[in-house]
Amino acid sequence: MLSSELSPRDLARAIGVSESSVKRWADGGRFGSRRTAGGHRRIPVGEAIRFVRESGSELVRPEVLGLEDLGEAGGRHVQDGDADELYRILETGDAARAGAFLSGHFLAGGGPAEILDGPVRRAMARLGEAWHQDPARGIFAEHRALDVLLQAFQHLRSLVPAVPASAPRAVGAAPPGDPYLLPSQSAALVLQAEGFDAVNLGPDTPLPALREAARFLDARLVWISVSATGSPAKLAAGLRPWLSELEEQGAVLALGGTQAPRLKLEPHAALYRGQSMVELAAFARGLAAPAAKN
Amino acid sequence: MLSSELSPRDLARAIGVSESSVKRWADGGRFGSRRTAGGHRRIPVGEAIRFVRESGSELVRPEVLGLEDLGEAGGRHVQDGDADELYRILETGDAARAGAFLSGHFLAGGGPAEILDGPVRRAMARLGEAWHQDPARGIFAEHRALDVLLQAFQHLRSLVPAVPASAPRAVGAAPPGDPYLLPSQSAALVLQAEGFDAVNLGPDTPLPALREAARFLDARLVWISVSATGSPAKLAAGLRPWLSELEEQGAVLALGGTQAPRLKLEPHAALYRGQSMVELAAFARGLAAPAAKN
DNA sequence: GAATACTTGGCCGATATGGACGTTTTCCTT
DNA sequence: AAGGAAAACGTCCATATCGGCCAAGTATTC
Repeated sequence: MLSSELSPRDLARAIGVSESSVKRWADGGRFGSRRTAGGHRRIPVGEAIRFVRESGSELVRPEVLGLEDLGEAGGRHVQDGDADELYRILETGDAARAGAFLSGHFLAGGGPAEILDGPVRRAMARLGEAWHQDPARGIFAEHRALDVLLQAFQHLRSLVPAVPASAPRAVGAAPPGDPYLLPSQSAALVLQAEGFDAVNLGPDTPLPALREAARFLDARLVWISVSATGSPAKLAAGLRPWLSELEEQGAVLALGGTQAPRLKLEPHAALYRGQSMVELAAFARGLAAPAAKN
Repeated sequence: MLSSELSPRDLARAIGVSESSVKRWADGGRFGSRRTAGGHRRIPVGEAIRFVRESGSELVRPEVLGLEDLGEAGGRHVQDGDADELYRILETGDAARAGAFLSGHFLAGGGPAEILDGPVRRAMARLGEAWHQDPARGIFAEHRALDVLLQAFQHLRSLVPAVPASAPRAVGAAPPGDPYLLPSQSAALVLQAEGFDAVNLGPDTPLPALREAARFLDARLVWISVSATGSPAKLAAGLRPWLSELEEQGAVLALGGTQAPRLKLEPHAALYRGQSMVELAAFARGLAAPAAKN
């Protein structure tokens, strides 16, 4: 991977041009290149860097040239070590890199759910631990990381293909007393990637408001992400009578979040419980497959 | 295709002029451009946006710049009636149009501050009033509008030119107990537009964390947006001893938000109080103009 | 009002770019 | 060591862009 030579494709991707152009430029002597025994072009990194500087090429993916630790985003799927990398990016508060990291993984074929369950979740967990050593510093880092991630999310959201007007609708939020933005935002992102028109009502949303939204928007799927709740029993009591109504509407409630298990809810045809974004994505895919009730 | 540079034809189509003119302007230095190895012109999107704003060009086909259809709002400065239009957009939850609304006004040359103080503030105020008639419906509409606006903000943020690494730093947040995202986010946007490297720590941020951030990042400007506070006196007490430290560091505190007047703070050399984004923008501009203290 | 300077948009043959294709090489896994 | 997927080869071609030139339109000056 960390070779001192590049293939035409590597350089092409690094500077955002076509492979054809790189080959033509190499043959025309715009930068030095050698051939393997089989005739494949190999471009020394030094030559590539010189060329980039002289031509002022825009660096779409600098990491290929090893110029910047901008993220092995072009690599395969999500791997261990990615969480460390994202952690470092978030620690420095570099919004551009964070966006590149997420977008890179997404464009490499990883679904948003895998990225969220993996690097994002682990990096945020690690940031949360920093509290204990130095509270002020830890909270600072965590808040900044949150803002940066929020920006990166929106960027990612724009990459996910827009859904058609006929797309099934999904509505969700975090329950009353839950101030966390990211989980509900994540769910919206995942569901949009699965072809839903996802409407996120955000943190601290009263159940009646969510219920009204689900009815008004004729939602097929309602998600609730519980990261904090003052009263699990009260929340459960609020949800219980809603489930039958959802079932009549041909809708389902997807319940998740770290604190969701504390809700003692009986199994119900219109209730799904999951503990990861991958599960939510899978459930959404299943839901969209068969014909709707009406 | 997924590039941050435009060909002359791209820009020509976007602003509805001939290719010849774009080429001539590029060669005349009206906006920055570079050449490919083969001699083709490439125009950075940032340059294109700057040119559009400064020249007052009308964006005929914004989609070329990666923007949605700007709709009615395209290419105008802020006017009366815009708040009504934004209100309607937010009411329907159309994120794409909301982004287009903000971006359109920005590209027409309006600063973010004017847009935020005008249409955005009024539209959100009107949404807030809807509570009284039908609480569930009103809260639903407000929460959705917030999420939509958040997305639009991020889009706008990407249009504001990136600040150089040497840019003066600004750090800010909403104080403890204040869960509102938008005001602090707005301040970050405005300050970035004024050339600051703005770091937003978001809602509900403890003062020690903000203080640590200001020190660590060597901030020139610290903003605090107070939209809600359980205890104004406590907040004021927390800020008071900080002011002298800020003064020593050559930094200032900009205090704003609807609840800010409730803080009884004595005048201080390192304290600025404002009640609008336009004021914040003006103050920031003044701050950046003269040489720094050290 | 007329002459002049300047801008604009369109045209041209020549060159550059990016994608498609079937074939060959490389690289990774078994 | 063998097999197979992925990547790179060379070639071709449609389209885009180049630079230069000119005619028409617009603003400025006298």
